[in-house]
Amino acid sequence: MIRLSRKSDYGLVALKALRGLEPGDALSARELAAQLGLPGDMTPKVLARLAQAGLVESSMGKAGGYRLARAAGDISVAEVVRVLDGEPGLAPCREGILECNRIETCDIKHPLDNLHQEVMRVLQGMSIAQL
Amino acid sequence: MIRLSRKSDYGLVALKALRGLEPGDALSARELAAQLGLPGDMTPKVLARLAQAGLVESSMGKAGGYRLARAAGDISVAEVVRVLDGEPGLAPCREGILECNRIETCDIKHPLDNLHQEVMRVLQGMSIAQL
DNA sequence: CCAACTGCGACCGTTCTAGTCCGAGTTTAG
DNA sequence: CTAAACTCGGACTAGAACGGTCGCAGTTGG
Ligand code: SF4
Ligand code: SF4
Repeated sequence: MIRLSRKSDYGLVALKALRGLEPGDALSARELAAQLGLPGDMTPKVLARLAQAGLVESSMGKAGGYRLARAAGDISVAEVVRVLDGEPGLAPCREGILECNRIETCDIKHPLDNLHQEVMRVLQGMSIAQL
Repeated sequence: MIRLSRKSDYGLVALKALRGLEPGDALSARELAAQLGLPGDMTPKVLARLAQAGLVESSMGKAGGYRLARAAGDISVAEVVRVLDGEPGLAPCREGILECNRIETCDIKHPLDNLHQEVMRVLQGMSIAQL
């Protein structure tokens, strides 16, 4: 349960690889995948999503690729996870999708939310720079 | 991803219900399920596993049931989660089961382990008593 | 003996995840 | 202008994890 998805994991690896890069330069997803040993067709997806969220910048075209949109120290693990896995909350009854007949009288949800905030604070405390 | 399984959730609810109980008294799983609105056949399983791990005591036989084995303040959320979900670690490559071709040269595993420890410390900080 | 429990494992349907594939749009090089 | 090397987005499939149910054996108290 308390485990990163593969996507988040790969995202972190990719971001780390991206962080030592001349400004203006870019790395293609394919290149990254080969260099990091990630599944070839997974990397573009992850990167695209990160680009969508504004964590990395992308340039299209022949010599295109990705580069960090911000300083490595400004991108927290929490943010990456939120983008790639979503942030549903610690309790199973997330976003009202997962139903629970206890949801009306539940006395456990609030404490769990508090815990969740603390956990996120921990994840927020670590940035790509110090991976 | 950063989400409790249903099992852990139910476990916490059950433990909370169990905590205000006369010493020597016991609550049957069925009774708990009815009282808490949990799926009927799920509760015995969760309780049994908690008993196995020594978090609750069980008494068999006709007037049997479960009661806390320790003070509510001595049972942490982390422990419950570990018993019911296992504690694989934050990184996907858990227990050597999930393979990853990067595992030899991975420079991200250690930082993730550190993060994981911090997260567990947070979960350790909350007990059943203060759910 | 009988009734009410725990304990344990097998079982199945559903959901989530990992990974692959393909078509469309974009930019640069020649 | 054309072709190559990219990104982008969605659709799709196989597999694993999860939630929940069932049934039976063992135990205890009346
Ligand atoms: S028991 Fe409470 S916390 Fe758990 S899923 Fe139901 S409402 Fe949410
Ligand atoms: S990339 Fe590193 S942390 Fe992630 S699964 Fe592979 S070895 Fe583990």
